[in-house]
This record gives sequence, structure tokens and C-alpha cells, in this order.
Amino acid sequence: MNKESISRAVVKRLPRYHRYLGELMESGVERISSGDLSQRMNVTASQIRQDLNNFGGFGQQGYGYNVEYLYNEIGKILGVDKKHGMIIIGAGNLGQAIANYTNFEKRGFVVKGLFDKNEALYGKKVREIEVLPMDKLKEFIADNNIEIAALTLPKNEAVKVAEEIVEYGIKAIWNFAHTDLKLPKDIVIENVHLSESLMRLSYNLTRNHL
Amino acid sequence: MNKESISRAVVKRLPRYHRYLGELMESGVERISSGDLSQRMNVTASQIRQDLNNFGGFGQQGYGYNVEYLYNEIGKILGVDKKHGMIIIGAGNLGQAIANYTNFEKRGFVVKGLFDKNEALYGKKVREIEVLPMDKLKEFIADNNIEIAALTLPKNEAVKVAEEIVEYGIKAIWNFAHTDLKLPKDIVIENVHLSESLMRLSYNLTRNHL
DNA sequence: TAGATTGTTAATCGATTAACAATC
DNA sequence: TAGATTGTTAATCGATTAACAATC
Repeated sequence: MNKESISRAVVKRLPRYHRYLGELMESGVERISSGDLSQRMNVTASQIRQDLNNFGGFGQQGYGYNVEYLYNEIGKILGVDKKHGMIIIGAGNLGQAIANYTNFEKRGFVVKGLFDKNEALYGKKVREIEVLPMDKLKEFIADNNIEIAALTLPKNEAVKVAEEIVEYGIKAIWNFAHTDLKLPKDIVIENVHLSESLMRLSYNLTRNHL
Repeated sequence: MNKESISRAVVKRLPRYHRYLGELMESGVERISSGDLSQRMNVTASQIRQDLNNFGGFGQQGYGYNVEYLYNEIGKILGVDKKHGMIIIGAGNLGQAIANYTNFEKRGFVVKGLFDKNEALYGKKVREIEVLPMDKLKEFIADNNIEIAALTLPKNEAVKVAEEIVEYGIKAIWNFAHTDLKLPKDIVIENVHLSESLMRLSYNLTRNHL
């Protein structure tokens, strides 16, 4: 029932608008024009207005945008107005880092479980979250209304585990493994490929200093 | 002295080509055509050929591309044929996760130091890397030929530390803090904004299930 | 040689920017 | 009301895809 799909480029920018608006709110700014925001964010005012108008007219001529209202509206578009149950599979440093990062919780992403195949970690707690064995995955996902799984484990394991948890009803995968997952197309996959990020940095570093 | 600059879109794809070619090499494949590679990577053959021809003609008509040769050439373009000295500032879970990830080392990114303001961590070692106090930064960067700093600390601290280390000669920043750094334009900044990534996931999850 | 596949030019598509009428 | 600034259409720019001659 969605009109027509929004371009990836626009979606990619939305969280950044959200962040800037949040900061403006914190510093007590009530209204902002696209021109003003464009300068702070280092983009064009035209782009801001075009982006927002994909979702509706949030501003008012002669006034600009109400910061708090726009923040909340973008929050709704991004789905951070609702709680999302999340688990982390792979309780190594990276998995623990994510489990510890309470800012995700503020945006509605609630880490409810941490899984690992290493028995030595069972019972260990990160904040209030206990490390559980992999054979508890099915039950846990069903019982705790888990939509999202962060995969912080080696690529071979990630591929297998991904297929498994999709069976169990996981709707979205936050993939930190260095591989592309092939899953049914209604499953949302968001990749965080750190080595690719580092290689882009390296490219720019190399080009800069010719 | 560089001809004309390569578009961001192309640069973004290069590491992924590199990864696929590496995997092909591992499985003993010697040559590959753009058509074949395009199917594996789920992109068009035309795009692959266009992308590669930004940097030169690496293929041969009627044959395709030699996998190992192309892998190495893209490696050179990305600068992973050379060693790059790196430090990590912020020795929390995320900093330690990166320090522990030996795959970066394989691609030439050598983590030489780990810094934190928390005295309790001094002397602690992650692999062979010792946690050092912040007031050793200047000396360490100069003495160890450090080009890259990964910033894995809270945003307020990240902003200050970034300015400081640029003074000390850091050339590129791998920024994990949830803020945009404003630095001289010859400094390379590669952002990894995990909460923005999670919000994009959330957007797609929300749109999917209307 | 004939077949395959590149390198590259041309055509298409999509995203960004500019411009301005609508309107608060 | 006059000034400011949006929402939106039109113009430009850039990136992707298609097509094909060159050539191994």
C-alpha cells in the first residue's frame, strides 16, 4: 500500500537529519529554515526540502520547520518511535560493544539476548543481558518478540546462522560479518562491512598524498 | 597530479570487488569475465567494466580478467599493498574489538597503539598492544609513523581528540563517534555511524511490514 | 579463423540543484 | 501588508545501462 518507493539516497540521509534535529532540540532551538539547516549540515537547502517532501509537507512558508515536530516525524518515518526487540549473535568484543551501547536502547532498539557457541561465556552478563547457548535461539526469538538480529561472528558461521534464524522468524539482520548474505527478499539486511570502510579510507589516504 | 577524481560511487564499490576476487582466488579460479562476476555480485557487467576502466584496462578481449592480477591491481588502487600505521583511541569494547581483529593486519593496517584516558586500563594488553595514556599520543604518533587513528570514544571527546591528533600529524581518521568532525580538508575522514546504520535498518523493517 | 569478451561511446535513467509561484 | 521561506516544477548534472566496434 506504499505509494512508490523512496530512493536509497534519501533514506541514507534521513538518520543524519534526525541526529542534527536532535542536537538542535537539545540546544533549545525551536524552529529552523532549510537554508539554515543546510549550512550546518553542509548540504543544499534544495536537497533538504526535496528529501522531506517525499514524506509530506512538514514546514510552513515564511516560518521554516518546527524542530521538535520535524524530529518526531522523521523518527516515525525511521520507526524509532516504536520498540524493536533485538538479539546479538556472537558475544565477542564487537557483540559486547553493541550490547553495552545504551544509546541504541534510547532509540527503541532493545537488546534482549546475547548468544554464543562458546560455553565458557554462558551465564556471563553484559549489563542485564545474559549470554545464552545457540540452541536456545528458536525459543528465545519466539518468546521475546525479536525482530532484529545483529550478527557479530565469523563469516562462515554468519551464513549458516542467518538462514537458521530466518526460519525462526527474524525479520531484519544487522550484518557485521564480512560476507553478503543471500536470504529471502522480504528479510531486511543492513551490512556493516568494517574492512570495506577501512579500505575506502585507505583509498582516500593514498590518493591524497600522491 | 591526479588526472580527474573518481566518483564516490565507484570508490565505494572497489572494496567489494576486492573481496569477491579474493574469494575467487581462494577457491582457485584463475580467470573471470565481467558477465560471470556480475552474476555472482548481483550487479551489471557494464558497471564492472566501467568501474575498472576508470583505472585502466585490466582485462583482455575474448578472455576476461585474470583473477589474481585484478585482485592485486585493485589492492594497489586501494592502498592495501602498503603497510599503514594505525592507533586506536578509546579502549572500550569497540576499541578492543578492532584491536583484536587481525584481518585488518592482513590488509596492511597495523595497530601499533591503544589509548585511553582511563588509568585503570594502563598496562593492559590486547594481543601485543598495550593501552597507553593520552599524554603519550604526540610522541607515539611521531615515533611510530602513525597515519590512521580510529576514534572509538564518546562524541564530545572525539571532537577534541581529533583536533589534537591532527596537530600531531595524523592523516586519516576512522570515526566511530556519533558526530561529524570538522577538520582541514586534507585530512581523510571515514565515518562509521552505527546508529545511523541501525536506523536505516529500522526504516526498511518498518516499510516492509505496512 | 570464429567466438568470446573487453574497452568505450552513446542512450537512458535517476538524483541534485535552481528557480519561482504559493502562502504563511 | 511585506518579507521570508516553503513546496514543487523545471533544468542540470552525474551515474548507470545498453550497444557495438575493436581485438585477443
